[in-house]
Amino acid sequence: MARAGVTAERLTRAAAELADDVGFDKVTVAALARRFGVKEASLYSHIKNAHDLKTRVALLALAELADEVAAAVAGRAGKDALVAFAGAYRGYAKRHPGRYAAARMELDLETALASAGRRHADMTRAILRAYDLPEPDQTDAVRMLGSVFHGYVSLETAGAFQHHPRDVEASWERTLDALDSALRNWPKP
Amino acid sequence: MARAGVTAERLTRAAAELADDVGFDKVTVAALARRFGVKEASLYSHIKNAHDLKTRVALLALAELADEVAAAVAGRAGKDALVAFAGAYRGYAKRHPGRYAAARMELDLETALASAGRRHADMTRAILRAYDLPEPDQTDAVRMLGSVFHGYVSLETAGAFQHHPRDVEASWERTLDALDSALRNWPKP
DNA sequence: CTAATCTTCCTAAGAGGCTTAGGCAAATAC
DNA sequence: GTATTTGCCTAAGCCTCTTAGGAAGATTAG
Repeated sequence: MARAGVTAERLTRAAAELADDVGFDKVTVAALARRFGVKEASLYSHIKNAHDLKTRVALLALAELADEVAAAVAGRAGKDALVAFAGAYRGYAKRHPGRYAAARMELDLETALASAGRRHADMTRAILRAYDLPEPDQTDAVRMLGSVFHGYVSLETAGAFQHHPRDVEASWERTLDALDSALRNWPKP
Repeated sequence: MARAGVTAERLTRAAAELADDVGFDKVTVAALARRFGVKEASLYSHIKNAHDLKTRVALLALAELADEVAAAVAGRAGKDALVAFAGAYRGYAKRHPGRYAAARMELDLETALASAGRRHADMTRAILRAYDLPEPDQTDAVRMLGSVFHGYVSLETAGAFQHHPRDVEASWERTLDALDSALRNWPKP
């Protein structure tokens, strides 16, 4: 029988596209097999199981997101860097909702450590350099920024901001202004 | 055959408990039927389908969460109210991770409007009263607060803060300090 | 009280999804 | 050119969701 040229990489990329098309939760071994024109069982030569497949998509998304954010913040500092980071983050999530959902998947500790998750934290720290926060305040600020970015994007994606006419883009900009202000006036304990 | 006394309410409550026990994504018609000692098909007299069941859990969680938050902020204002709100919100999410995941489920517009989602936005607005923000800044602040609360709880639940020794509770308190500061010094456009 | 009418639960059955076992053929190694 | 590895297949089992149709308990009307 002629071979279809399936590889783990191609499966992962196709799964990522599928996720963006129809939602991460609808990424299924069966759907992927159909897309490649092979039987479901054949995929198990390349991936361990369905969870493994999803994890691969998550790692792909984390790496892509880290790349885009890194490119966006390069050569910027302070509020400039903050805005660039936030814009790249939110832009990726909007362009790739399925991949973004994958990136937010719960990874086991080992996988998470080996992933680009570390790069994300490092880049957030880099942004904070200009605000000159000592530890542990810097870590607290990293957590706060991550929370706002992820929270805003999640709520926006879930449609939580649709019930009010205020422009979502404008709220986002003002939120970044407020974050910048909070970082410049970081409270003493 | 003796009747098991299944009702939509009892199913919903049991599903909520199941969600907290084993995760919202593992709430399944089959598991619920087992818990009630009836056949799966029997549940379809009470719920429309699996999605309907999950929606009911989401609405239950939203209502419970709104109740707890309302009780916590009653009689408080300013930073006091902010801390109480945030504490109630995060406390509920930690005590009821499955219900909380349900509350974050994507609801169709109609369901969302009929749900306690509105109460949440209203209470957030109530907290902001003491900070005296004009519109549309108030809406922007509502969105920012919602993002931080949801984002922090989501990342914490997903284990994203486990890779650093800094106490998660302490970061949370400092984040609230920073939010209070951001609200008091809300930037002019 | 009885009969008609829900309502709840059942059996049966089909559609998908996930996964393993075992086999044949294509590609690669020696 | 043979031997081994790799990629894909068939077959089969398990789980979940859902619908259809039927029987027995519960409720209501007369």
